[in-house]
Amino acid sequence: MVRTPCCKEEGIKKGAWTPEEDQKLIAYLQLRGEGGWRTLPEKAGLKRCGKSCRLRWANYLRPDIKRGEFTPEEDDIIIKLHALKGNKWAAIATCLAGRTDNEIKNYWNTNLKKRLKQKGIDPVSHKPINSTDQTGSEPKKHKLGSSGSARLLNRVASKYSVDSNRDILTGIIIGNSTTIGDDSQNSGDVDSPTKNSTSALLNKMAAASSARTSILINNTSTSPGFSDNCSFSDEFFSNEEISDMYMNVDDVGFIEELKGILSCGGADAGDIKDSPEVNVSDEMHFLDSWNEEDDLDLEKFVSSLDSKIGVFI
DNA sequence: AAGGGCCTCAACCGCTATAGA
DNA sequence: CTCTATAGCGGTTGAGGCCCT
Repeated sequence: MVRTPCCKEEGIKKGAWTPEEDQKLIAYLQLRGEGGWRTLPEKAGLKRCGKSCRLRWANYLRPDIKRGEFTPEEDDIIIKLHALKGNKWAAIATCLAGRTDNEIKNYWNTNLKKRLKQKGIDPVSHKPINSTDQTGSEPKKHKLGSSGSARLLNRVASKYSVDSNRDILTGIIIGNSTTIGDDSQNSGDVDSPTKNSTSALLNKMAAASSARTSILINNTSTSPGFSDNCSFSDEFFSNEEISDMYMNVDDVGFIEELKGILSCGGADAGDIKDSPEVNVSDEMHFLDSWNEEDDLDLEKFVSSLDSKIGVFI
């Protein structure tokens, strides 16, 4: 793409802003409102490029910006959202009133990342460092208290939140509507006739994950699925959360489909805590075989999962 | 007091996405 | 449909302050 460089013109000032420049920018924006950044500097009497003006306003001068130290609650939210979304600073910032993406990014890089490392937690995967070593294998634990469907959902989510396919999953989780089957990143095999059902599964899982995000944000201090040290626990979704998901999703048809996916053998969503475990040994065997894979490849996993759709769901 | 290293964070850079002509 | 301008994003840089020797 051919672009006109925005800051290469002669006479354009760079570097730290002076109080006088700030005043000019504030005065202009209070009068005219935001927008028209390209022509703003000339109109406002500033020798800056429009982009610089926009950033100065967005990151520093905007009246709704909250300044000062981050609270422990904000720390908690950032860590949890980072675990879900990765380095999507703008997306994280939308959940923290008055904080900018730049501020959160800086705070993460200078404080939170170090703090997690000191606690022995990998700031990328949000797993204990000694569990993300060279082997890439995860400890095998089978939570007997989970329903089979919840476990399947949890383990798929857990698996793909930490490896090279993280972007695909987190992209879906944060609400991008791109489907797995449509995603051009997923090799040239998009025409596979078996892809659609798995895509539907993963998309529904992702929609459920979006519902979970709202639960997380609204209830950060007690959100299950995360341990106290802010790393992911073995399970992303508790049965209680999955029940909550049904109450957070508007589309009745979707809820019915989601129930089918999560209920593992036909248990009612409302009764999911007591749902019987059906096909659990097959499912566990299938997932364990994937846990032993060194190369975690989503495309490969999807193909395998597809063949099991009728078995597990 | 000096100066070297480290840390923080505002600002910049390069890129993609999107809207509109 | 193509091209261009603009907005927005994430990664990186560097000035200035702080701390330690």
